[in-house]
Amino acid sequence: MKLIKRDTDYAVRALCYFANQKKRVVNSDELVKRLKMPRPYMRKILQQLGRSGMLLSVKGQAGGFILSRSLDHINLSDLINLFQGPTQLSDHLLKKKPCPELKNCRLKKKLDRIENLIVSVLKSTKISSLLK
Amino acid sequence: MKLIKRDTDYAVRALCYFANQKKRVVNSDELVKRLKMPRPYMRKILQQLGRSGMLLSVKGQAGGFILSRSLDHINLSDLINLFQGPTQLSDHLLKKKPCPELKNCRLKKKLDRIENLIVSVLKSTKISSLLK
DNA sequence: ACAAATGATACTAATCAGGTATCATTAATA
DNA sequence: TATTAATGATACCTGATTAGTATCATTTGT
Ligand code: FES
Ligand code: FES
Repeated sequence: MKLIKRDTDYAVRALCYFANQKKRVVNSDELVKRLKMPRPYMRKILQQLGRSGMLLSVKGQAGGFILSRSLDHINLSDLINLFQGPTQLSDHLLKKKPCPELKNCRLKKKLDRIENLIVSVLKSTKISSLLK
Repeated sequence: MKLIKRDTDYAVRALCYFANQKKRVVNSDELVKRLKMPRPYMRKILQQLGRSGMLLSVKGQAGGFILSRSLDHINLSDLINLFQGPTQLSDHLLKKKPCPELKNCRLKKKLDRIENLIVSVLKSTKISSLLK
């Protein structure tokens, strides 16, 4: 089972590329060529990073994207949340319905604690620490 | 995104039920009634637990399953491995092919370290600690 | 012999991941 | 100001994975 999906993975690599280009505006074509990713998919990812505020987009000819903040301020959990939704260790369902005892289920509570531990590992991993 | 799929989740609950029944042989009908899970699905899960050696199956009339070892000796990572395959933070692919620089990619190395951390959290969580 | 259990395995349905395609909008530039 | 080269928004498609079913053979207590 994968914890990080393709889009999150690509996003990490893209952000690292931006960081290495300093404040230069980089367009999606360049990224796609350098990182060898499928163009429309990468575009979608960049748009999401833009909407989320991690990238700043420059429209029109000669446009592209720039990092809008230091990678010190973005962590793995942020990206996972953006692309994969909130990390849930277990939803603890029964036949698609929430289990009736959910409120006071000790098992669920325990699993939630473990989940918090894992999320805190992901939160403490700044993207800047992944740079070359 | 869920880290624990339905089958793993059900398996945990089933194992806990067995543990509370001590050394009694419990059949799948009883489990299904108590835990309110879909019968054929639960049967499949029990069979997998049987094959893996965590449960001991008793065939024939009046048959069923018993725990074959203490829940102290089964951890969350074991179950995740059994039902969901090995935990991989990221496969770090490019268009379905392994990225050529994979061998000496610092990003991949970093992600692997984080993965080990998470797996060690899961490994250190004994199923016995999830009992009521 | 029969009933009541598991074993093995093939099949199906629903959901999600990964990606495409299209058209509108924006802005530099010739 | 018309063209061109970029992004914005969004709908669609396809394959893989998850979740669950169905069937039949085998084992064993009564
Ligand atoms: S088993 Fe029902 S909420 Fe945990
Ligand atoms: S980016 Fe290619 S192996 Fe990491």
